[in-house]
This record gives sequence, structure tokens and C-alpha cells, in this order.
Amino acid sequence: MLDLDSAFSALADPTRRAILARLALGEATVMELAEPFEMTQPAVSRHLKVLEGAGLILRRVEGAKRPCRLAPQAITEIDRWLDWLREAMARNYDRLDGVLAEIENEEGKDRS
Amino acid sequence: MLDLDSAFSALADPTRRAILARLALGEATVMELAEPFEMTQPAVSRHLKVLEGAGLILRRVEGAKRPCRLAPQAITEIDRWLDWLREAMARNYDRLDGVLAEIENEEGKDRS
DNA sequence: TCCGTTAATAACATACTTGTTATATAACAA
DNA sequence: TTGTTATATAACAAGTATGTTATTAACGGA
Repeated sequence: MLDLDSAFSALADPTRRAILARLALGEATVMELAEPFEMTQPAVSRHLKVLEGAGLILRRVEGAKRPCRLAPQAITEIDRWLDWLREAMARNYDRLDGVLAEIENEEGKDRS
Repeated sequence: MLDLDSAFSALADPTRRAILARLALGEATVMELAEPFEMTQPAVSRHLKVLEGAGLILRRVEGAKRPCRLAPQAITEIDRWLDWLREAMARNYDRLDGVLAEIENEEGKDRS
């Protein structure tokens, strides 16, 4: 099961998003994933641990290597929360259409 | 402009997601948002600052109050990244269909 | 003007994150 | 067996997050 706290938290780091982007192209080992970053192997290993803990990647053992790949359904589950939020928002927007449009006009002059 | 680091980071906190969920139902003031939480007002104020900094909410001034509401487009922009990732994944999955299916069989026996 | 309400900020404690280096473990190859 | 490769873990430092209390500022009403 994927929990949103650790999933969003994992996605908050640019290195981890880059790792996911790389994995979207296919499996890769730790060293392969570490190579493009100016970062030591232990640091990458820990990012992978975070991603695995968040349910975003899966790993297998292949000799001394531990190839990683994306856990496709995780992304779907994150989307579910965003979808829900977006829909609640849309319903509310429909309902308050005029009010919000009016507020929209005041925008910008009161940003802190 | 919304940056993914701060957006995902903002979403990683359950209090902040609850605040967004509340705001999906319509505007609310700081006190209204703070009420359901066992947390002081300054703590909630800071969560709101994080959400605003991430571009997820907008605020206006209404006398002593500062009603908050969702910034609808922020969610959309987050989706864009997820969509991109999902599509890269899907393309790759199509390509490596057989290989991944085989890997799938080994799943579970090598989780650390 | 004086008071109560709404909200922000400052100062602080605690805990988490993320990187480093050094070291350990496991598999492979010679 | 011995060295090399692939990866994990431990210990530590520095920076960041998140909550608290105390205080301040701004507005609206009596």
C-alpha cells in the first residue's frame, strides 16, 4: 500500500524525480542510476531506499546487482488523490462561479 | 510559476493536504482552517505560508481576515509531470512487455 | 479611544533529511 | 582463495521542518 505522505515526500526531491524519469525508460542498477549525478553511491542508495519505501519503485536481486524499476500502480494511486481534489474543486467552482470570478479581479493587489 | 520541489513537498504533509481538502469546498479563513486541528494558530499560519509559497493556494485581505482558496491551476501543473512520467512508463512497458512480465514472476521473493 | 478578534512573526526546541566518509557484505572472476 | 565489483549500512555534520509560546500589528465595534 502506498501512503501519500511518503509518496509526495519522495517526489519532492529533484534527484529522486530524475531517478524515476530514468527508470521510466527501463530498469537500471544502482551504479547506472548514480552515474549522472554528482553524488556518491551511498547517497543514491538512500534515495532508492526512500523511493522503495514510498512504494514508487520495486527491486530485484540479480547476482551482486539490484536492478530497480518503477512500480506503475503507485503513480496511479497518487493521481487518485489529485483527481479527488480536483473534482471537489471543480464542483465547488461550478457552484460559486460568479463569486470566484469577482474575487479573481482583486487578485495580485493583496499578495504578501 | 509552480515548482515541483515545493509543490510535492507541500503535499507531503497530511495537515496541509487536509487544509487543501477543506479549501476544495470553498474559501476559509485561517481560524476556520485551524479549528479542526489540534494545533496552534501560528502552526497553521505557517502551513498556509508553505502552501502559498508552493503556489497551491491564493489569499486575499478582507479586513482583519485573510481568506484562503485553492489555486486551481497548480494541481493541473503537478499532473503534467505525473502524466509525462506515466506516459514514458507506458511507452517503455509496451516495448518491454514480455521482459517485464517475466520479472513480475520473481516479485516478492527478493524484497529486502 | 479602547477592546476583542484575526493573523503574522520571532525565538526556540526537537526531529528529520541528506550528504559525506569509512566500512561491511555478497557475488563474480581469475 | 584473492581481488574486484556492486551495494548497503553506520556514524556524523549541516541544513531544513515543524511545533511551541510570547509578542506584535491591523482591523472593527462599543
